Amino acid sequence: MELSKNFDHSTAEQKWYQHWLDKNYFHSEPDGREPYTVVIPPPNVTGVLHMGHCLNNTIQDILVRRARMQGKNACWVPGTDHASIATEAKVVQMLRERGIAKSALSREEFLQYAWEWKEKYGGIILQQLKKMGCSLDWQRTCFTMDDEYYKSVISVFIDLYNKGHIYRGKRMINWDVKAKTALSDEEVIRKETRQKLYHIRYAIEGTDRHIVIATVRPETIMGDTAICVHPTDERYKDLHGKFAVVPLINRRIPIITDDYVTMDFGTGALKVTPAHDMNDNQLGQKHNLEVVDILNEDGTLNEEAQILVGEDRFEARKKIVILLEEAQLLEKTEDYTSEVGYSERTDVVVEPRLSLQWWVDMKKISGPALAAVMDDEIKFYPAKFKNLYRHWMENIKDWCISRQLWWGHRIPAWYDGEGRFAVAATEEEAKKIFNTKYTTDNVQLTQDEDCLDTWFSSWLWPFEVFKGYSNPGNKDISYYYPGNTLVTAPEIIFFWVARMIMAGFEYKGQKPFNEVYFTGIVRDKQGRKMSKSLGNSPDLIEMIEKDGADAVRFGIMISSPAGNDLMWEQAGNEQGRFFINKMWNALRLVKMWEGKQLAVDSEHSTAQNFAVQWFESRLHEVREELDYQFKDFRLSESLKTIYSLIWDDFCSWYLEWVKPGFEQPIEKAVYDKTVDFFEQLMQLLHPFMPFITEEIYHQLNERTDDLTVKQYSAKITPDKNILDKARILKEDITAIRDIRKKNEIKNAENLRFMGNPPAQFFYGNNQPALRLLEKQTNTLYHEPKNDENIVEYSKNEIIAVSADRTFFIHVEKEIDKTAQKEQLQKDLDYLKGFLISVEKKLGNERFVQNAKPEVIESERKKKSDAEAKIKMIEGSLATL
RNA sequence: GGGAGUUUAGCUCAGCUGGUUCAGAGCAUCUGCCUUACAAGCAGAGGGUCGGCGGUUCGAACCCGUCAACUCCCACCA
Repeated sequence: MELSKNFDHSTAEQKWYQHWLDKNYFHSEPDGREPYTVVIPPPNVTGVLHMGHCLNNTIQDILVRRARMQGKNACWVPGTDHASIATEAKVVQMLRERGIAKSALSREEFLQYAWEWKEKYGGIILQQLKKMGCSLDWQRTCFTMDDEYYKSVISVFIDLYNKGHIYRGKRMINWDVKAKTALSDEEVIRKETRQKLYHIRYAIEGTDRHIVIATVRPETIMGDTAICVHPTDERYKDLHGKFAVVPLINRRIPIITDDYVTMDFGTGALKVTPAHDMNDNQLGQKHNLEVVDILNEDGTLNEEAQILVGEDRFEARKKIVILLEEAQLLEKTEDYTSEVGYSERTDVVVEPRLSLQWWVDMKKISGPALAAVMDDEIKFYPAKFKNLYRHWMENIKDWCISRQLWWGHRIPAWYDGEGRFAVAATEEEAKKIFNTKYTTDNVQLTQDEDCLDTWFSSWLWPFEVFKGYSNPGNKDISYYYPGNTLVTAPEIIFFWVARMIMAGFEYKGQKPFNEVYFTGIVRDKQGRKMSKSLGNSPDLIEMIEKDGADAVRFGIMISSPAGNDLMWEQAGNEQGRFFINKMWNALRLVKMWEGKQLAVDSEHSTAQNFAVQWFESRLHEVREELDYQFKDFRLSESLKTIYSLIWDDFCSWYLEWVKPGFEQPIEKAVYDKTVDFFEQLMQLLHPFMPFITEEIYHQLNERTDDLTVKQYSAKITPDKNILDKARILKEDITAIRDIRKKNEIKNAENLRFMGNPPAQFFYGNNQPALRLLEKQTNTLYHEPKNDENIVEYSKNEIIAVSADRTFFIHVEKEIDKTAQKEQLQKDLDYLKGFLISVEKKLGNERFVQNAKPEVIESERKKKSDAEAKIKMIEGSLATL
């Protein structure tokens, strides 16, 4: 069958992915083999594939496919996260577009829409992962709001509550005024923001004096309940214990002292607003201040503010500045830049707010999780993240887990009308608790309206995808847990990784995975993080359709240094495409030989056999190298290594060496070996580029099996001797090519080559390597030429100095010797300089005393090699 | 304010326990070649005081100190 000129990626991708699915290769069941378990970081159910996913999942697929080919029972579990805030926002927006307000719906109605939305649009990303070739076990697809998963989340909540690790408390939280929900600290992004610092006058009661405070939030002055100065601040000493008056609303507030205040910031006087600032709140508690909350949950001013009621906080800020100016109470305004918290999801400025929420007491469950990472029971790659992890774990704060949303796991708390509550999975159980605890009878209970933070479900992911909590005795969990490798972005080390480790120890009594590989962040050429909001992330699906999944995978992996961010460029795809084309053409070449082989078994004496032996050794040398690289997740290097093995060693050298002359047949043994090598190369590359490799594997031969599940052959020990010989031979070839180039000798012209006796292996008559040399240099072997013959050196001969010998090349035309002399002189100078430095070193007693024996030995060898070569060059120069 | 990381060729990065045939690779650039698998190719070439300074050492891209630039994380200075 005629091979097409180019590899058609779209046909191949569809064909092979479907074939793999049909054969059920990606599905895993527990068996006698060693498991290799990876759980996908569940993308948001609303998500679409972006560059981060591409990197992350390509890496996972590489690890999983390689493990599978190593004979392990590989299981890569797919799934999605319900992503409560993000999804609810999308659904609300969708409803708004249809003219429906969330507030007009009951909880049940809203959830119905949400589920409809999820069924329709959710999980697009999983389909996209298929396009990338990801070998996920689709039968195990999991969702954080699946029935059983949901129940597990609820009972984990109840369990933690019963253990006293969850409590309900009124505390300052981060409030998202757009989503109208609490946020955890981790969901607040701090950004440098340019603001104004307003200096405002507060009158001192009973005097005509005033005190000036500085604030960036003048709209909150109506919530002030004190002014605070440093106790030792001389400027305000006489004001201690006096009262000030809040401008515009004339509320009387005390002037208190606390060393929390920094004297040299602003005016050294601080307005205290316990309801709207974290620190002020602490100060308020300490000094027993009144709390005046002037904001509604949507960020507008409420009745407590007395003025500007109903105005948005930022509108109010503008207006109040005008009012203060009119009242001549605004002393001055300065430009000021400081960090302001923004909601990760809605990007609005977060409002510190006092509110009743549910919390996890993290200190109670963090201990084993901290130790496991510090002791390398769970290994982090790169290890630098250990520090970050430790710092966070040692200073861990309680986790606010309630969100004022409907889409998610509803908090299993039940309230009577009198502020009492019970935590239970159902209303019946809650009633029972009420009965025994409060000896009530038939109370009317209502369930908490809020739901749980998304991460409160995803922290169970590593075991709950195997029903490890809901059905702890099942055979999956004991076989697959703990997982092997978690591959994720460093951004979610606290959100997710740390919490999974805690949940693993709390609920399975052991770590959730053996190692965590943190990928880099994908950045654009300017170093900016790729994100939807910046619009600098290319459309992956479009790219896959254009360049092919293999090229895209190649592109992202080739530029992805282990543990560092990567600057992504389209050029990587191109390089991948070129690579595919290269392999495709190698295939075409090999296919040309098929069925035309010469069935002669003269392999032991042929040049081809040298090439075969060499490549075999080279292949196994690389396989050893790859093992090391994979151990440290140096996947980018691995890909480069394989790339070079295929392109340089296989295509540029091996195939050229075994290639028969025009229209000539190839020996059968060599042909078979060539096909075998090609197959092994495809196997090494397969985890990185699954489609092209599978296609070539099937093109090479009729198959009953598939590359995807083909196991690596046993390793052999590389033959150092033959690797050395090949290296020297290649250097010689390069030297001859160089001569051709420098002397402007046409490629078509044959050179007559005369060897030197010491190089018996290569240059005895009819030796295999000689033919290989001829093949790539058009050099005709003439005869050995020993030292005595040098005097006969003629005007048609060129001297070349290679690795360890001198060549003589005879050409048709006369050669100008000047350039050659210069070159030789240059080499000689370099070598002499080199020799001096080596001699100096060896002459240094302290070096000989201190250096390791093998280092000294290698220095001695360098010395003798250099001396020999100098002699060679000097000899050559003398004859010129 | 605290901590971490980065700094090697025009660009993106290798360089494992310090040993000058280690100053590397891939892109990019330049020069030859349409050679019968591949011009998406082949064969070559140029290009770097390894961020600066100081130290340890027989020997430093690699270890130590210091300075500089960039990046990230954490932290309540209004």
